[in-house]
Amino acid sequence: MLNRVILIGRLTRDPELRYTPSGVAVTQFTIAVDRPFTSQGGEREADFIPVVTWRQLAETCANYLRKGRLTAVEGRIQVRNYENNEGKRVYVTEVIADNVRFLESSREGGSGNGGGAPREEAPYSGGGNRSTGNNSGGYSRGNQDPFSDDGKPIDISDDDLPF
Amino acid sequence: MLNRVILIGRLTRDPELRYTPSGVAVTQFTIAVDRPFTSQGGEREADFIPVVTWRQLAETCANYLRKGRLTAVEGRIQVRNYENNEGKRVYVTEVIADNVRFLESSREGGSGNGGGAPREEAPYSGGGNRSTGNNSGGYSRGNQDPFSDDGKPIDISDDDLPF
Amino acid sequence: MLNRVILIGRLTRDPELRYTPSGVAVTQFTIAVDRPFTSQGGEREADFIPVVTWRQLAETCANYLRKGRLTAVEGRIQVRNYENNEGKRVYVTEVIADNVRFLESSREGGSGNGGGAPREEAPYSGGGNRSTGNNSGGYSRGNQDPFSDDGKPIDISDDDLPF
Amino acid sequence: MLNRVILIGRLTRDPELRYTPSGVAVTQFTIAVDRPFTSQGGEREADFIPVVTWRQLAETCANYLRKGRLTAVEGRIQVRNYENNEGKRVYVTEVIADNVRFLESSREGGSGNGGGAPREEAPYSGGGNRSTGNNSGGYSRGNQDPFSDDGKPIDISDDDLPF
DNA sequence: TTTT
DNA sequence: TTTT
Repeated sequence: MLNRVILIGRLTRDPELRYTPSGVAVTQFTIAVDRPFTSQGGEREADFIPVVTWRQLAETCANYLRKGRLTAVEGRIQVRNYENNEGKRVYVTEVIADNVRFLESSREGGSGNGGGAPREEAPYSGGGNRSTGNNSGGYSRGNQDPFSDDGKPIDISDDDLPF
Repeated sequence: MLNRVILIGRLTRDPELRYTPSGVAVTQFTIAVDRPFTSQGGEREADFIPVVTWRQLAETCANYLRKGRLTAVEGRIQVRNYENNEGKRVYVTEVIADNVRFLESSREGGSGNGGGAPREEAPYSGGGNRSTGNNSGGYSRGNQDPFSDDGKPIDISDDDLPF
Repeated sequence: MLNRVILIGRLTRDPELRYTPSGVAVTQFTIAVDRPFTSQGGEREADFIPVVTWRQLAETCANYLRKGRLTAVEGRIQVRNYENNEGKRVYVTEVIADNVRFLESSREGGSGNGGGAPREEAPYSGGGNRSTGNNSGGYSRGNQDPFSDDGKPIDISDDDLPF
Repeated sequence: MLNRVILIGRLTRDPELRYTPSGVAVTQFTIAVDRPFTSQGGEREADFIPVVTWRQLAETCANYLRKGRLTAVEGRIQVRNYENNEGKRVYVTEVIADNVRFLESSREGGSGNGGGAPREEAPYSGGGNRSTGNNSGGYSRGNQDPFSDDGKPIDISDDDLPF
């Protein structure tokens, strides 16, 4: 009935821009948010939270965000689930963002990632997302996960868009 | 660096109260939060979001919350991970709540679950949590999951407490 | 750069619906939000926070909200200022809401205000708003306050709309 | 019943640290938060939102925040009121912060305010707050306003502390 | 495994 | 001017 999340943290990698078959942009990235306390061993800990953006916001994020950049994200928690190739139901929790603020310009900060001007075309960043196995699924219930296991966009229609 | 979540929804079941070996109370429940739009098929959808509370708040939740009750939850997103018994890393996302508001008193609303006065002793609710297999783990990195696979509290020290 | 507010409380009066000259609906109400602690004298205290909604949401609020109803409000803080008739600058802080949830249906709760079905036409609720003096102003800087001192809508154009 | 605010913006001045008679630290500053749209004239607009912090957080803010610094603030809206010297009731809305994040270190950004290392002793910054007249009041109802009209801390007890 |  |  009400579902609001606000996060401030740093990108763990460059964002990944894809397109649905009908041409809608969708970008995924993970932000590391430091916890407000240290573990019993005295180490700083962080939560690594997956974020998804759609449409215009997806393209802006792909153009301006880079690994290590401090970023504010506003959105809602979404929990989707799919059956994996072993017939087991897998739950995936993501933040569907509707507002992203770039708290560091390309000039400053960051994690030594050269960086500089925004890239005009977000190049394909290759495989390596969190899921495993050769299945895909994940959309049996109208949810949004643009990422198949081989790193190619999977089949989603515009009707899957969250707003 | 900043991690804030606010949810309003309904409990999908009665909450489960457990205690850590050192006697700290911890309560888990899931709230169903209706999405602000319907799916392409016109059906209402919801996200089912797991919530964890600790200490005094855990006991208050166990005493006053019941299945179906409208509830506001404030907290932070926590992502923990553990290796399951097949050697695969499993990610679990929960909201660690520090503020819970009961938006329906025991008198009104609810889902016809008898209910009424708060129970004085939260009875043990037994098995059936989300994890599978006979392992346990989940705490290799100082994270908080009080629930083992056989429904018994697992070994956590007070140092695991989030605040 | 980011400005987000979430409140849960009760209406102190029925909401007031007005229209701008160009016909845009705008509704104002105040919600009382209990503080999480008591004063030194042991009394419960509350903050009384003015809320403004626009367009479709304004009409829905006017139709379904009533004095005493428990309500969740999501929006942003807006601070506008104007020069009053004594030449003094007055600051007004309001929450401009973009999401309002009715946590009590007309059936239950409420403050014994008869109530029941939503009114089809929100009747004119007359004077008595917060400002004083016979001036009006308040819009010298493109801000939104639809309420003049004599209880009549003042001159705002569609361009004043916040979204 | 629930009252949560999250803001990201820049300080309009250096923060002002004061102490209550019993020695509790309290710091006030204003942050400018750009609106998500431009006015009809195409100008960027901002809301100027007063923030109050207490105790340890007050001292940290006084030591590390400076004019122009990008800052995240988490807290609750508080509306207090007092009778001014003309016998008129004045309403003051502030954000009582319980979490402040410094999004720019002393090295980078800022508004050319020399700056650098945190000051060890927050010097008295003198008069010039928003209130006017020679009265004071403002605390008849157990509210927290550490600022009297002549810029000196006024009489508040520890009991006025919000948490 | 899901709530109204 | 304030709600339960």
